[in-house]
Amino acid sequence: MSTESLNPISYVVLGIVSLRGPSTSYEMKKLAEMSINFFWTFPHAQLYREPKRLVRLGMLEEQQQEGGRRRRVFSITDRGRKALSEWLSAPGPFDVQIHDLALLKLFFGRLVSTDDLVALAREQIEGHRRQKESYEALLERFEAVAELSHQLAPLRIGVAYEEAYIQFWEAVAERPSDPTGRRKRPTGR
Amino acid sequence: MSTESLNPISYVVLGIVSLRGPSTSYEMKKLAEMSINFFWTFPHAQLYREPKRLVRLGMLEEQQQEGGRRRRVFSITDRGRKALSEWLSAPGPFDVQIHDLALLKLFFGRLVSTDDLVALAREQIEGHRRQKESYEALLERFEAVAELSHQLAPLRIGVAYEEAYIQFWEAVAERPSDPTGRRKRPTGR
DNA sequence: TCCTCATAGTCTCATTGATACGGTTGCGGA
DNA sequence: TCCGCAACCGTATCAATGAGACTATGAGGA
Repeated sequence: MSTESLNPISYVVLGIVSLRGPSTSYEMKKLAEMSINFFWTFPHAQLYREPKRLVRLGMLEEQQQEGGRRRRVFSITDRGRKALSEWLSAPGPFDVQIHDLALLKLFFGRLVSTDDLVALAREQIEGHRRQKESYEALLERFEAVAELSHQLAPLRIGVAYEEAYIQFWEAVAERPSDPTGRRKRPTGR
Repeated sequence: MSTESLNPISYVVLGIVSLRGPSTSYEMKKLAEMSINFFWTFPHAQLYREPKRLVRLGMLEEQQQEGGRRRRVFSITDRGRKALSEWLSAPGPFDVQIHDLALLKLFFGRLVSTDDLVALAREQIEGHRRQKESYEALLERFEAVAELSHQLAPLRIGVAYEEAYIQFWEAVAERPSDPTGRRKRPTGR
């Protein structure tokens, strides 16, 4: 009756509050934008809707600040902590979902001109490069802080797959008509 | 008035019909499951809802089969072809969205036991390995077919990032308490 | 004739996505 | 002291979506 209705956003909220301590939605949002959103996207309004729900479910407590903006500060309850840690320990179904419009376009590549494909590839190279750089910047900035070790870990894989993406799109840019890339040297295992 | 209301699913449908020729929703579904869904997920019901809309918009035409199940077969119109090719050629915003619950759990790794992290990592390794193998199987099966070159391309990057993921989770499994992996030998460029 | 399995398609409803909008606060300038 | 403006911060809205249970159809076997 309590556990069943928790979804990923619930755990995002519980997790953030658990890591940071009592937090406002806006604080959660700022944290999410520079970390969680890289591998788990959602509209920021969720961080205003969900905490209210969690209060109803007894997972969070809310205190309204006295002066100023009368912000709502949420803190986690024992019940919330329990739900979070159960979820964290439970085996989840394996499922990584990706939404990449550029790959969709490439998939339909037979229907477009070579030039368009090259342009697409260049855009993607640019984008992935920027993305990679932003991950690296964050890593550099925080790698000294030992407690952040787990928070930073996703950035590592981020860098790795941005690199894979860049290589991939470079190959497409080079041989747009046969992007499957039957390369001279095999990819190698 | 016509173009504005098209969304990614619209292009999935238009693209499939354009590639395959006249198709039923079920045929689209089968194709999507073994290709498009790897990098663009959506519930299969979309492939029944969306074609109807596209008919209303004049992008598809529908013929009902005479006998048997009276399936609806959709074919693309000139207008649909035009909309599709415009979209394919237009520069899109750069945005790749990922939803990976396992990374979310890892992000909150400070809150869980080392054992749990190792278990998580092992699950992920398993899953990504299977995923990688299924991509490779498809590649092998179809790589001889030249016209499929573009359709197969996304599988290439698929294999590459599954490999990156596997390596990543292996590192986590080895040093769960410091998954940022300040390795002996740097990842190397 | 009936059963069963794979195929094929529909339905529904709470939840979400996307984003525009509305207040608040603090700061610089006059 | 007051104004105006730009960042902050939070809310509201509503069609679209997600998820998956449910229904229907047909072919082949017993």
